Amino acid sequence: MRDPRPLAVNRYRDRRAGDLRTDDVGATVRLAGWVAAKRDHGGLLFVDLRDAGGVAPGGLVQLVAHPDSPAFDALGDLRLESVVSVTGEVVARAPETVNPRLATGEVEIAVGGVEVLSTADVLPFPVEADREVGEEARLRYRYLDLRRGPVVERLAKRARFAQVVRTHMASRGFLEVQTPILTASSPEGARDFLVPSRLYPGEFYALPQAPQQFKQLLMVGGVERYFQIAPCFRDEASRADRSPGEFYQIDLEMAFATQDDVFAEVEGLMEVVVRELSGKSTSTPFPRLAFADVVDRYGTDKPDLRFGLEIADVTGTLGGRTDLPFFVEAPGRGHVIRALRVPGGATRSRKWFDAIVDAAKARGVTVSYAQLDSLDLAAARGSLPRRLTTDELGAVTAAVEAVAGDAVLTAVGPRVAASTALGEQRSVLGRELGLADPAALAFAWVVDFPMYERDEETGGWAFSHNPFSMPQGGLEALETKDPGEILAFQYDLVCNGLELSSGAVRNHRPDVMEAAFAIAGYDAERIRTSFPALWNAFHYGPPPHAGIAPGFDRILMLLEDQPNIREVIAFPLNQTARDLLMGAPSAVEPRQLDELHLRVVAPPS
RNA sequence: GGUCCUGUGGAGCAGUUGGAGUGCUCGCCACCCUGUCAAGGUGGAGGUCGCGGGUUCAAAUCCCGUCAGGACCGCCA
Repeated sequence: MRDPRPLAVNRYRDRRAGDLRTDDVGATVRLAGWVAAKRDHGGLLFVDLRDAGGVAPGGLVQLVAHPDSPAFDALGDLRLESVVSVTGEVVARAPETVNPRLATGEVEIAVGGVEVLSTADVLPFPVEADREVGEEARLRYRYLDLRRGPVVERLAKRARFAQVVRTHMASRGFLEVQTPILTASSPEGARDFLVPSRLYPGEFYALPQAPQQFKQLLMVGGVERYFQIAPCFRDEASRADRSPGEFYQIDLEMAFATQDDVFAEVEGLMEVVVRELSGKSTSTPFPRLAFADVVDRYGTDKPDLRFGLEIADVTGTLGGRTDLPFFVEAPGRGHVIRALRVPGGATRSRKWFDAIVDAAKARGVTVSYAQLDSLDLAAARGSLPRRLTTDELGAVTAAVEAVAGDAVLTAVGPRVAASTALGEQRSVLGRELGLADPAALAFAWVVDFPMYERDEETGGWAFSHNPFSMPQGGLEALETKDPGEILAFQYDLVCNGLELSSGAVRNHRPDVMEAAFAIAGYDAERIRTSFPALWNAFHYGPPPHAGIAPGFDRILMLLEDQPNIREVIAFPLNQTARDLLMGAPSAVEPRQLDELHLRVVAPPS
């Protein structure tokens, strides 16, 4: 397959290295590229020439130089990754010297002339795709890492992804709007990146954490369907699936839309994306799971649904039925008893179970375990058989469908904590035992998030997620229900244990907003000063609207099976938010600080 | 803010119970080599075992601190 991209024919080259085939034999060609490998036989020199088509496999051609060629010494003296332009004749290789692993393997270039365009120092690491290199070196020399190929292939996928999104969203009538990068700081949510104003001493712009308010203002403005592959900036700590600093979301918002309308749009988009960009499969509609159920059954709000191994509730089975106060009192204290099967767990070590017990204890959950070497429950080992009768142990093993050779974990504690303790083990077991089908994409909607949760510090009610979400039941629910019972029209899209997206039906009514914020301890004046644009706009006929913002980088990570988000970003910051390549962040000239009316106060050492 | 893992010539690693800077693959330099394709052969250079302190007759190895990289908790409305 020849490279379809246009090629500028000029003094550097008239063909691409990877395009040459047997029907080019006899042609005189000029090629330009990097010295990817050199094999010097003394009386014969081979050079693999790689050009920009060569970051994808097959973009190499072998040059051969004989001692009588003026190129022999010039090429022989070059270090790997130097850049040359060569002229030569395309010649057919003898049958026994054909290289079937190379697309150009049936030909080679008998080099006549060479022009050295630039030279390379000794490389900090080998520029070869399948050689292990530490990530720190890769990021510090990202340009060399790019030459190795795989990252550029992922960037190509990223570009196609963006194109598929734009084409699809446009076809669905969404208007792509670019919202400001320099905007106002917002007191809620993540930490802002601030940009000092030179013209207004002491005042700051902020980089947007998301275009949340702008897209809602677009709805008020009559743009009924908006989308944008939007840069978002948050000054928060990173994770493997979360870039520090900046990332992109496929931000979208729809007027006169319900939760179901948003789901249908996103399912349609994801279907196209999966079909166009991955060899994986998925089916729509995605299952919808209530937040409370998901936490109970999987011990997390972003479950990997590619495998079962659900957490069972045995509160009714054990609570009050044994002599041990530990289990008797659990339901009375509002605690639950959960159980998880550990496939093959009979052979795990005491140490393995102890680590789980200790970790759970730290969050106020008591974990016990039973190892079932056989079907004889009386012979089961561990802390659980000591606390239960054989019948009770049988009820627990039946609830999780454990078989001989398995182990069972139970967790006693507050509802979310007990489930989470087992949910972490469920994830670990899924990974360790390879329970998840690597070719599957198990999308699901998690719905019915609680609107409020207790603030651990103040003891008051706080928004558990997005304060702009519409509470289910509207004003009446806010006025009559216990805040802890109120659900929001708030939803997450999850897939294979990753949270891909968060969205909501927005609260577009000032009266409902006022009531919703009042529960969290904010008065109308506070809303007006914190979100003046939205508050004002909502007094001039806002349409009901709903939206969502799937994470662009994170979806790409999923499609590309990458364990780390930096692998799908051209120039990522590292875990500690440093740019090892550019050296950012960095100190600036005193003159710049003066202009910005800033003075740096050194932190206490 | 916290927990854990890692740090050994340029790259990737190994280094046992504390016993000489020991080893492997690649790269680098020199030489040999006319059919290799991660060429091969011979020889050579290259190290403050991240850094500082401690324990010990003796530390890459054990302890404390610190720096750097990574995973996680908190955090991310």
